Amino acid sequence: MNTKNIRIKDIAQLAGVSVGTVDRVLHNRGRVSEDALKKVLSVLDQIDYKPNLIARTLGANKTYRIAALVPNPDQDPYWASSKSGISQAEAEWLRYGVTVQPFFFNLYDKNTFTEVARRVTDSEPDGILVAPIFYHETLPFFEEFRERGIPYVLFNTNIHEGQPLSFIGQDLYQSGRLGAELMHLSQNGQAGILAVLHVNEDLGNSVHLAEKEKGFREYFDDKNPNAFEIRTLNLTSPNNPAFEKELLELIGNNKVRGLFISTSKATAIIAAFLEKHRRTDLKLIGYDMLEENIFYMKKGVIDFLINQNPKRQAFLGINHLVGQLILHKNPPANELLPLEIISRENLASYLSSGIH
Amino acid sequence: MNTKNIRIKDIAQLAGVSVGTVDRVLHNRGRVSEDALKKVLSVLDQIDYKPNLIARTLGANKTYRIAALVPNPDQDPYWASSKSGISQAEAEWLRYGVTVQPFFFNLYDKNTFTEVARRVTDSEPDGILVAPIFYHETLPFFEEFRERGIPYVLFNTNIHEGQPLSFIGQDLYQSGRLGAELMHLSQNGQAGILAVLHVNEDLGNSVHLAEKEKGFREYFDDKNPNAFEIRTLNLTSPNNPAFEKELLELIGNNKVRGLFISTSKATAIIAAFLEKHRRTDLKLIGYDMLEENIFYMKKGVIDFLINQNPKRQAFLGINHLVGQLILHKNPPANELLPLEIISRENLASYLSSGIH
DNA sequence: AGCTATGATGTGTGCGCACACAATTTTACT
DNA sequence: AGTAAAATTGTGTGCGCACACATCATAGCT
Repeated sequence: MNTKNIRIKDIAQLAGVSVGTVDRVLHNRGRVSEDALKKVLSVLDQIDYKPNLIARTLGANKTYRIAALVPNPDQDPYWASSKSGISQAEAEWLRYGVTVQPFFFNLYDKNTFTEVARRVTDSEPDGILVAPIFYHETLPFFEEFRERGIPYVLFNTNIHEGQPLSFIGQDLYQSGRLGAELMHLSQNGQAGILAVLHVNEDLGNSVHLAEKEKGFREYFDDKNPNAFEIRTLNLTSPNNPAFEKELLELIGNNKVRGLFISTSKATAIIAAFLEKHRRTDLKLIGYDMLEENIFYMKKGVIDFLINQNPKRQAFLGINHLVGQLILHKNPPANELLPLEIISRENLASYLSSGIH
Repeated sequence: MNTKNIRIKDIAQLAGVSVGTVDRVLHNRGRVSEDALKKVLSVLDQIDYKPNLIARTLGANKTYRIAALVPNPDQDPYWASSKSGISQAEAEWLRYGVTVQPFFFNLYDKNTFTEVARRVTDSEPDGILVAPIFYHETLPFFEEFRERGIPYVLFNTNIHEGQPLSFIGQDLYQSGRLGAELMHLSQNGQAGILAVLHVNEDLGNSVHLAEKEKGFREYFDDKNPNAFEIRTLNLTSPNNPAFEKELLELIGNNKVRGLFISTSKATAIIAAFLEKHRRTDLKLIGYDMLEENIFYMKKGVIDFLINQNPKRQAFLGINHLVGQLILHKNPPANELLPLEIISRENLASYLSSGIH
């Protein structure tokens, strides 16, 4: 029934030494005679010893501290969602002695990132989860993490030179293409102008949004090179008067048929704007099931949402770190989550199902 | 060290009894005075006791046998997918001493179900996962399971009178509505005839497909009562000459614009048929990411697939049983999975991501 | 030789739980 | 009241590992 697993005790017996000696060999903490070492190694060589992880964690009773280096959840509901995934993972692992300490940086201020990342390093955690939204600022820290031997996992934004234990996110280029497909489908075969909107983003330092736009554009290049004109609008913060002006100018053009919004928060902002100006005829495709976005989808302002699953991304990130720390299990180097399409008719089914 | 987890020992101390008594209460194996019971329960009521799974499985060294009563995977790739979810769950729990024994019945023969279900009961498993696709035949077995105190979980098809530990599936009415929404969207604003196709199904004994159809029809009733005519075709097996004849008659009508297929296997069959007759202009919406369906989607024959996630359904079913057996954790009575939309542009993202 | 550093090796304990069994109290009955 | 039986309650043990500590052997020194 149960394949009798080889225990340390068995190895000791086979080698003719005590469990203590085997233990010292296994963890190579020295203090073993050459003679004994040889005997134990030869046994280990012949059999495939797999330590019982259950027993190991029970006995160890060690606590692991994981640091989560993420944007301030109060600044953006997307990151609030992310945060809740972290909390959920922590709750799940708490009884195994895992704690997660969040370190928040300002989403709009690179300097706070550097400062907070410094604090993370100083806190000497056993593992780190990072949302590396500032490309240049993160690189030196990754190097430091590696030097210190602290495993780190990235999510949301990938940094290929980062060499993390694992990355969790989505294929952003394909995400843009998907947005384009949905937009195309919503156009009822008519041609016109489509706009890609970025709100309050420093496109220079955040490559990921450019990827989405590229996907969006290339879809139409592939399908229908001439029927649609794609415009990009790089909007400032909605507080800025230029924001409303530029937007009004855009939707004033009666050839404009649809808007593709590159982030979740911006989706809500644009939805509110369109409703205010009674332009729900324009097709609106954006990101994520934020409360506001759900509201506007139900109202018919938003046509499709692409779910980036921020909660799940963070959840999996913590899980992978815990798996590495406790079970010594290597997570996949790249975990790309499915690009989920949310429409009016399947919205409820997503809302009612949890994170699993 | 910071978060002191509550142990049985702690509960005993708080209640003023011994750990043995607490243990008896937790596993309600009686032999506890009313007085002691009350004390322990009141403590348990106040604190949230989460047993240490690690310690439990280490000590118990017990094995659990779960029986899976499911259709023969060789008869239908949908059920093969289901089976793979079962295997995956088993692999995950094997080291905790859980084994899953599959019992296959013939998808098209009620009698084999009864016979195999008999064998399941006789094998006296610790838990049972059932795909109850034959309504009338299953009911007496559920009663027997309950009498014997064996927990059982349903998936794919719900039987409300079944009183299972848990049901895992989807909202089929909403699934039909979603199919309708996608179909509507694909019609580019033009009117016409849309058909709902069932292939080789005994609709009398399988309520679930009628639910999908109802959803499909009601969507159009809500949206656009007059623009579309919805027809239903209840086809026999493709081997039957009537199959091709009826289908040819349908697509011969030049007002027919799209087909909605109620099952995954039928989706592949109809896709093959449409390709053969070069009618890929018709919009085709069906179910699930079977290999063939993926093939026809990439070719442009199938426009959308609604993912019922058979693998995940079975996976979760086993998980819930294990959770109940090992953790004594009650799963949700109804777990309705999201209705996932698969299109050409997000197909790859679903294929590359595993079951999680 | 007697003694101590020093290295090598073996033994013991706890982690939290489940379960067997021993100890104790209560009940039933003569 | 005395005793046996039954009901209740408490204690002990093992699961496999890691680590602390005790024991043992040997060499080096006075």
